[in-house]
Amino acid sequence: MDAIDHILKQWARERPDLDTGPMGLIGRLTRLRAHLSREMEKTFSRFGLNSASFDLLATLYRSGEPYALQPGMLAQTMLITSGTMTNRIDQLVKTGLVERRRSEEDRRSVAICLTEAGKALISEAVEAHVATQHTLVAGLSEKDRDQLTALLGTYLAMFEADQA
Amino acid sequence: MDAIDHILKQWARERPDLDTGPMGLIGRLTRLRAHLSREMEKTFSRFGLNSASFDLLATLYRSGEPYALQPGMLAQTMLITSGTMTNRIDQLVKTGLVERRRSEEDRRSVAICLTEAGKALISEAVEAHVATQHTLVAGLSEKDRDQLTALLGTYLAMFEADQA
DNA sequence: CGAATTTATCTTGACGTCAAGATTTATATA
DNA sequence: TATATAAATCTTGACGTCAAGATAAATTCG
Repeated sequence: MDAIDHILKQWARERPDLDTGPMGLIGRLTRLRAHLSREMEKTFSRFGLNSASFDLLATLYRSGEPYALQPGMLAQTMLITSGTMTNRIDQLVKTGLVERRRSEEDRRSVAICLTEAGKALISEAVEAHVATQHTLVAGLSEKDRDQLTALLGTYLAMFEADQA
Repeated sequence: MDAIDHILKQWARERPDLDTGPMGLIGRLTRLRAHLSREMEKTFSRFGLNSASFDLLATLYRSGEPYALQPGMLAQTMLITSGTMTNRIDQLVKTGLVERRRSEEDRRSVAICLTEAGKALISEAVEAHVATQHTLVAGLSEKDRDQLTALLGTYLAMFEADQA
């Protein structure tokens, strides 16, 4: 019995005409994400980061040498606006974890690069983050975990075709 | 092939020591929620609402007569802080969709009540929202939908025991 | 009864995000 | 070549959220 069960019961009483099947799915997904995010933020804050700054550093890190990507490309893969991206970069530049390098070929363009400090920090933070994620799924059986991952993949693919 | 597949491949190349199984699950869930929320916000904005104000009005509405609950109770069920709750209420009071009624028995306490206008609006908005949710899950087979809902329920229950 | 604690709500200040638009540079078209 | 269009990034102002603390009323208990 979770909070969504309670909500669906209320709807059934007040508005029995509504088919709340989809709400059961989407509601649980939304609420689960809130719980998971809250826990993961704790790990990030141990490294002086939040999910936004962690995500940016991690994206640069996993892109491999030379650990440099453009703001526009980053914003697109992170599903955020360009203004938000500028702000995120500003914060990380202030703390010395990334730096901006203007491009020579296209002078509109900028490369965001991990500094040595940034690389060292994110390398550690990622390990802690992966450990946290392990504990967060530990309550599920391996079978449930695999099934859930597969179903979420099927669903997500409907919103994100061809992002290979 | 979704965006998470791409991310996991990068991690496998850069940090093959990390077990990213849980990341596949949590990453897809997080990203899916972002897509779903973005779509649902469109419906809310048609009624001059956002997900926050919709959620508050809907919570009052589905609680049934007399469509009145206390801020603290609302904040708890919505997983938000009391300060955020105050702000949300302020907005809805300004637009005349809810009103504050001080309690007679406990003068620290306030009841947040749907106005007639608020009830009329949320009644309509809920119908549109349910319709949107239907289209958002329409791509999944009924079997997948049921399985996914059940698995999310199992998982969510680990964070929300005994909220009947 | 009276002091300490708890409860319910609101206030403040900082922060992250977005939409819309500004700026600068590159590219396409006539 | 000149003009228009497109692309990449940044700026601005508004908004929602949170953490921490303030305020006020109720409750506990010595």
